[in-house]
Amino acid sequence: MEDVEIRKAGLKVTVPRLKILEVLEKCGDQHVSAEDVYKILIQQGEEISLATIYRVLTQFETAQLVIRHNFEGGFAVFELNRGEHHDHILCVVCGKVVEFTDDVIEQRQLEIAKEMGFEIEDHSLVIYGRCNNPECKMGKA
Amino acid sequence: MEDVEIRKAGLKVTVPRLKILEVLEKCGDQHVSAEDVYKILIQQGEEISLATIYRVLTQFETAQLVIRHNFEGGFAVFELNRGEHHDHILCVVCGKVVEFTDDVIEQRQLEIAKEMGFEIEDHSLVIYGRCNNPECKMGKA
DNA sequence: ATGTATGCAAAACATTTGCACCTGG
DNA sequence: CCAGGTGCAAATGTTTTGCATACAT
Repeated sequence: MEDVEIRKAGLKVTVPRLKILEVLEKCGDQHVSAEDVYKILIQQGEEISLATIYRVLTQFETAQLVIRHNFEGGFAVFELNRGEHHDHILCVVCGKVVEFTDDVIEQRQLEIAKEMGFEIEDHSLVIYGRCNNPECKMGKA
Repeated sequence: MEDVEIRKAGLKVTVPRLKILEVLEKCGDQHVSAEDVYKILIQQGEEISLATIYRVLTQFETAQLVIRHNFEGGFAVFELNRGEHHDHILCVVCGKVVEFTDDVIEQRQLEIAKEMGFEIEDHSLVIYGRCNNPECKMGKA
């Protein structure tokens, strides 16, 4: 079923690519790093190299199949591109990520860009905070 | 004059720290990487090591003297913290950065966080686009 | 068959750290 | 004088790459 997505991207349908897509699908909203994908697959007994994961994720990004985020932390995380754009709010304590979109904000961004003489290509809004998990509400930074 | 800022941060006033602050001040709105600061100082004939720049920038960040951004590109950039929060709109072609704030957006973020059960600590909004420089308007991605 | 993909190991970056020496207060 | 700061070089962590082998079409 996901063979189509890969072929549409002009890539050969291979086991590593299918497995990586599977992991991303299973992870849903959760954002995973290349290392995460690697660990998950190794744990499942798959044979794959980290280099392949990086290569494939980059190809998927180019094909708009996945989105790469550079949140804080010095490493990139990926999520499946499910079509509609969304922003993120994430918990600085437990790392939980929630997606959202807001028409008011989207609209204002267009206006601001126009005022500044910019033509928007993309944007990234990340809100950092503490989620309502009791531990996170009070825990250390 | 900037001695005060450094002392307030509980740090000794040293030549490297003063020079780094100077560079950040001179750069104004422009965001610089650790490497940028290093190159600028070396070019000015200063003797300083990259390690010191990383150490000092991190200390300045802790002291809220500078702000660290993780835009796309795998490396961090820094800017002087001039007190008032602001967001960024940056040109994907020439790299120009313009700062802005928008009350409507700020307000909506608070509401969204509340809806999601989050207590906001910080947020980062970056709009990527092409600025009104003719080359950027049409140039390649 | 043949152009791509993959694995491995090495390289390339950005950033951090251990340690001996230097310096500001 | 002495805690703290700095330079250097080596270590780290993430991501990329060269090359020989393996695979999809």
